Amino acid sequence: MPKRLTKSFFRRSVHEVAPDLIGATLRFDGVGGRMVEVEAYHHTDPAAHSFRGQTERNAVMFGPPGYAYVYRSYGIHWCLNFVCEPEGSASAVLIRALEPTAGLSTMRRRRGVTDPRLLCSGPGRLCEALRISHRQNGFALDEPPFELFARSDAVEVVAGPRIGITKAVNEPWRYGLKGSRFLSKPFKR
DNA sequence: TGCCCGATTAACT
DNA sequence: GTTAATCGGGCAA
Repeated sequence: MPKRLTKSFFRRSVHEVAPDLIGATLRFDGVGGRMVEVEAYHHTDPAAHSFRGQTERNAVMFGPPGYAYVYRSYGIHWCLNFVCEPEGSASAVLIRALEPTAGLSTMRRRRGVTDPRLLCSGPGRLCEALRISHRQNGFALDEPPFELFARSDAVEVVAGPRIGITKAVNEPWRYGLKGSRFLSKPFKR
């Protein structure tokens, strides 16, 4: 049985935590899969929500590591982040894609599609598949209904520029599982 | 108060 | 390839 991720896992910089999440498992209420794509947002990064300081929306980012920060994207979708160290600095990792492994039929019903590649390949898609919304903002990642498990096998992690941002566009802070068919977009080789 | 725009997605052409 | 959907945050006035 893989090791559970506890809050200590997140007491590191996003630039260490983000690549370590590739291949790890995320489940919410038993539904989820293997994380194959994430992005790091450091508090010194102009693209981070926390860059301009604390607001009502991003308050969780300014709290302790090991909690979920969920925000509304484009007024339509939800996006899930894991808050990291150092506490109070407001850095987090955006979870962008899963390889679905648990609760596939539930995901298909919620998403309205059957292709497994379309269930969790994108930050908004995976939140719909796992039914994560603003209600989960501030939830602890090491307590139910969240379940996180460390990867149990060696993986090859690739890095590249982040997606959908207009600031710090060239920083290679998007991480993915090499060769995965479940990425939201391929990595340039 | 008003305006612009975004860590997206699906449905177009 | 382009664009509508949809709404709160952030900032100018």
